[in-house]
Amino acid sequence: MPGRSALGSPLVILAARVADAATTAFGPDVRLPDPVVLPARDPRHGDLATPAAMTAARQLGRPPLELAQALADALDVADLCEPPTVAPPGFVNLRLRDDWLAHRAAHAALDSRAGVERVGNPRRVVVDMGGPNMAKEMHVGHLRSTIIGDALARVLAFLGDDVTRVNHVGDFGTQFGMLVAHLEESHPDGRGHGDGLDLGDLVAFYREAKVRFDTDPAFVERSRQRVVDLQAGEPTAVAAWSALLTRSREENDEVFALLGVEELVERGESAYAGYLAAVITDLQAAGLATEDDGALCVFPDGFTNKEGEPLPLIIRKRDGGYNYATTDLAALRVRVAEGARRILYVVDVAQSQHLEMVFATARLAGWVPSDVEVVHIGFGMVLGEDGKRLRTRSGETPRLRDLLDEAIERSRAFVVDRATERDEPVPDDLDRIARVVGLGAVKYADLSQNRTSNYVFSYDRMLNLKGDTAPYLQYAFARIGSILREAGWDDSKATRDALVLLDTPQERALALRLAGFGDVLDRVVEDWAPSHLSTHLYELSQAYNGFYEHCPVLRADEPVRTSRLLLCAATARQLRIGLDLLGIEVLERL
RNA sequence: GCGCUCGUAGCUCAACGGAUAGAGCAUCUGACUACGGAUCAGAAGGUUGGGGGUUCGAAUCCCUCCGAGCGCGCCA
Repeated sequence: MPGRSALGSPLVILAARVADAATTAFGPDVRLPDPVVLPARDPRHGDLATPAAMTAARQLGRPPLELAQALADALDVADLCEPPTVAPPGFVNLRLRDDWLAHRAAHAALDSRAGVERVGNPRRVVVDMGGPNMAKEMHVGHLRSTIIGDALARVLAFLGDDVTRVNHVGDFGTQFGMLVAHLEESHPDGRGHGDGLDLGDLVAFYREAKVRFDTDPAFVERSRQRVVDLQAGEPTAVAAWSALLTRSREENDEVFALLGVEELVERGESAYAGYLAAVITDLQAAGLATEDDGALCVFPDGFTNKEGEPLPLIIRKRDGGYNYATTDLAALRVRVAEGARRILYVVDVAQSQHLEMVFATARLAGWVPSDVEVVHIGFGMVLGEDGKRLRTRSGETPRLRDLLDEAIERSRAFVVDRATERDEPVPDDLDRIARVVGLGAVKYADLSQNRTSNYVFSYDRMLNLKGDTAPYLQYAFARIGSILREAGWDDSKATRDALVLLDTPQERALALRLAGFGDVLDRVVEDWAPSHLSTHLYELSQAYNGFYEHCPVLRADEPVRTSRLLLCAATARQLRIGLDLLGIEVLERL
């Protein structure tokens, strides 16, 4: 399927041209591969290639090479490609014309969106970035949902969609009864007026409550009662609960701010409390809910348990309480009703079966029309360097805040050491550099990895500052900035007839990378994989560094000098935009 | 037991059924009187866990075996 956004991008243009030519050369009934045009892996084969003739050969029972020649003959691409060539066993290879690439590069340098256009019809998108449990601190498990969700939200928004990031916090479950009861009994003065309540360490407070819950049956009973009260809206329970949330929110907001997540709407479980009863009664009315062992269940097709029996999605517990399935169903229903056309659940892959069952049930109930896309964006665990679940030395799940702080500290130490080694002063904005490099490294290490696999968290690797890391990209950006400053470059002064010359292989390779940006963004959305973008930015930086080594800019004579400055400006812009889409900042100087 | 994800260079990972399986780290060779060496140029490193199958073409799809992680009724 051709991309929808990158109107000026080679893959989109050429896919349409190849499809046209295939109709001429093969007839209208031949099914083509998807995608029909691919970037060539080996430069000797050109820039792009289509295997369409080989696919057609099987369907038509004719020799692939002959069909490839017919396809090449029918291809109308003279405006952007050299004449197509045919290669065994049946590829048609394409090489973009230098003047076309040069034109694209100049456009990329001068256009504020780096040459990428918006989609025609913005869709309303909800990105559910999971959500911390409001009774506990954010831990390493929240890192991936937050930054993957944020990156996808940024890309969709850049392509023109109307995106809402939702923080689906855990704020209404059973344990809040426990916390409310414990709060009331340990801080009787705070009861009913939550503001200004000092709970100290929230984690310690949670632990105290948990200990009582595990050892004191009377406390368990009071806790249960307080959940019921809370969910029924009893004022003193709500007040105590609200005080707890306020305290927790302060801490979480600091982490979200540190991670640069903006426009995050907190809409947790409690927000759907008013819809839970209707979820139950409507599923009952539709004949989808069955009572089993005292609990109310839905049995969507295709899910079985250990014994091979149908697996239930429990929507009302034996004690009459609702659970997360009920809440998730209500949330999905509300989101669709509010106009969401695409709903992304960025939740760890362990929840896969639960979410699939929720989605299936909502479809059965008719709450999700077929044109609304509901997708689970699962991700793997964060592992330590021993290959096991990441733990602190004392064996606990690391706090996200501590993890980020350590990355910042390590990059600060690097900057200081480097300055000392070179006998240079420590930069004035050391704090800012440390933060941008440290957080960028953490995010990039995560986002550049396959989303669905577990990944190994290693400060040493992500902060290595060489190779495929955020610092490498940030360094490339800073070096470009240095040249542009020296040249007194100003984007607004460059004129529309600015000319880019591609006289060396390095300049051409750079222009080719620049032209691929829109295609890459399409792939990010197609696969929900930010790693495609990180790969592109890395390859762009490599291409730039190759250019930097071989092509003097400031010492070149006109018109080469201006041409190379344009390539620098285009690269800088695309790096800045691309990294921003990954939620990573750049600095003019490092 | 069933389900999901996965197994690729010493390590960490890419590869949208396409051409000689690519990067980075680490290792080894080179390049600073240069626009920032946090760089670049190059070398070496592989039976893609094993075995079958489908295909013009398989790391990728199917079957099977081995191994790992995560799930699998009232926590969220």
